[in-house]
Amino acid sequence: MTKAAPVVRFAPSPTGYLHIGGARTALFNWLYAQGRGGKFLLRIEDTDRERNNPEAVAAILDGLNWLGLTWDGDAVSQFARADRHREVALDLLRRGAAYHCYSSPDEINAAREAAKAEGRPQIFLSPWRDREPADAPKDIKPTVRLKAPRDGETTVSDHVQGRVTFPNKDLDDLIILRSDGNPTYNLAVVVDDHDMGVTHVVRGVDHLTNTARQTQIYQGMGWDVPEFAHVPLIHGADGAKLSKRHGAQGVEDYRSMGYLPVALRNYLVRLGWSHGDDEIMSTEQLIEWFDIDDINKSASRFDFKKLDDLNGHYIRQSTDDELLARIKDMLPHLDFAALRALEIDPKAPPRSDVALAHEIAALAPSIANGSALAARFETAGWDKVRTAMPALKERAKTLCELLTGALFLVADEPLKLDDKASKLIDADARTTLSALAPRLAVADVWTAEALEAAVRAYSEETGAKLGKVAQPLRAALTGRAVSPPVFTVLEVLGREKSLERMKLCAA
RNA sequence: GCUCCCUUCGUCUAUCGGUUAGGACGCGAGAUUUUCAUUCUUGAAAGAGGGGUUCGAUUCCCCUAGGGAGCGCCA
Repeated sequence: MTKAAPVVRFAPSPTGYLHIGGARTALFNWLYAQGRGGKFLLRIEDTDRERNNPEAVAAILDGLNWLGLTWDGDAVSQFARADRHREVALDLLRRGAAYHCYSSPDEINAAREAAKAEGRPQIFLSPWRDREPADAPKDIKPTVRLKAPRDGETTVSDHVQGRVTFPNKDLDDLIILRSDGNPTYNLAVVVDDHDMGVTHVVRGVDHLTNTARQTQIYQGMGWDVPEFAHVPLIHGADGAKLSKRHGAQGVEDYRSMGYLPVALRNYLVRLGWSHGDDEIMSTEQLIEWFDIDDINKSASRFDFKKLDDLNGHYIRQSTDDELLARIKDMLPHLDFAALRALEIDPKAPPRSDVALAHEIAALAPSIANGSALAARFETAGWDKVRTAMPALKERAKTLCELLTGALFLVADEPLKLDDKASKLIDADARTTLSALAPRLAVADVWTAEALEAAVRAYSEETGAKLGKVAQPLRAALTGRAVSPPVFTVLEVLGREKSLERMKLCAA
């Protein structure tokens, strides 16, 4: 007998960006569904109307699409289903599984404060749970509370956490309908998951206690409880919960920094899950191997160095055309002035998009944003970037580093040399450049091979070490002491620009 | 404070009670090299502490310590 295909869902609230932790949760859900021929649904938890706005929702859909996590059907708006949620609340009331509560927020807060002061659990026991409806004040709009069991315990059977048991006395009667008649999150989630036919709820552990309470709603309605998998949280490098202080929180930040979706997926899936010693896994392998039963319980720290390594690997694996397409795709998202203005914690890892922005300020200050940079490359010729790509991609961890490496192609002249490059251009170097320029100028063909032969011939004739010739040349051509191989630089820069930059430095 | 969860190299992790505790990132050394990188070789690096159970515990149980999450008419 085969198990029915699972239905999972990702249910973010519209915060304005797809949180990196949420992205991993979505990835786990997606992989689980993909591996079992199931469905991956998307629901936007937008019942809080103050927070709800279309752009915030769009940002999340955008992030998921970029990561390649496609969902089945249309995204469901939780808010749009409020009538159905109210209907269930009323049903619960009729069944005697819920009751009207006339306690005011002030009363509730006071009771909580008192409990805190006395060191008791901060739960609120409504006095209206057992009172006659006839006693109800006419002038107060009540909330509807779930009549949760007071005795015994509620157990959550979880694929990650195991069996977790909560004493019912520690779970208060949660409000399912606000006094304004609107449903609350916990009710909405249960009703939606039930109505959408969700079989497996895979979400962050921060929802574990909610699950206990939600279980009571399922029980109140006589509905089947779905399977659960509460995945551990992702922390920053310092072990604290990921926050703004850590820098990048949303997946769009990772896109901006030049990470590849495939690399980010490979990195994220290894946080809390593994398959033996495997590190680099194809999407097909992940789909085949992933299982919620293999997820670990402990939280993990985000490590940019490892992400960088994976991204570098996938960049090297990518074809030159793919990388070109990725670059063109990401450029419109970059605003260099904004990146330069970004305040980043000195302890946070450096961002390659910010580094690129600063490099641009040094080499081509007239370029303001990604579109302007794209236009420059367009003028210089994307084919040149393509030609340089094999050399570029083997020394880049991110697409931004790829761009930084290609920047010499569009730098403003005269080139501003950085400190290390300046030091390379001493009197000897000037002599070398003046002597070398005419010999390159007469090269039959302007290719890396021909130019290398010419430079090697020069160094042999003069007895100068190749490095003594190549380094000043590199500095003159790129303004930097490190770059792709100089002969490649010469080739893609072209005869005219190369000779001009050599001349400017030799002078 | 109350409830629940976690704890193997710096980090991510492997280990179905018996291993020289493995891999990856990072770090160190070396080789290749026009710089940087790539690639290859190689080194250092871990079972939080204390009790049990057992012939034998990283693995099972308890306690302590440390960390995390939750405790809204937010989601």
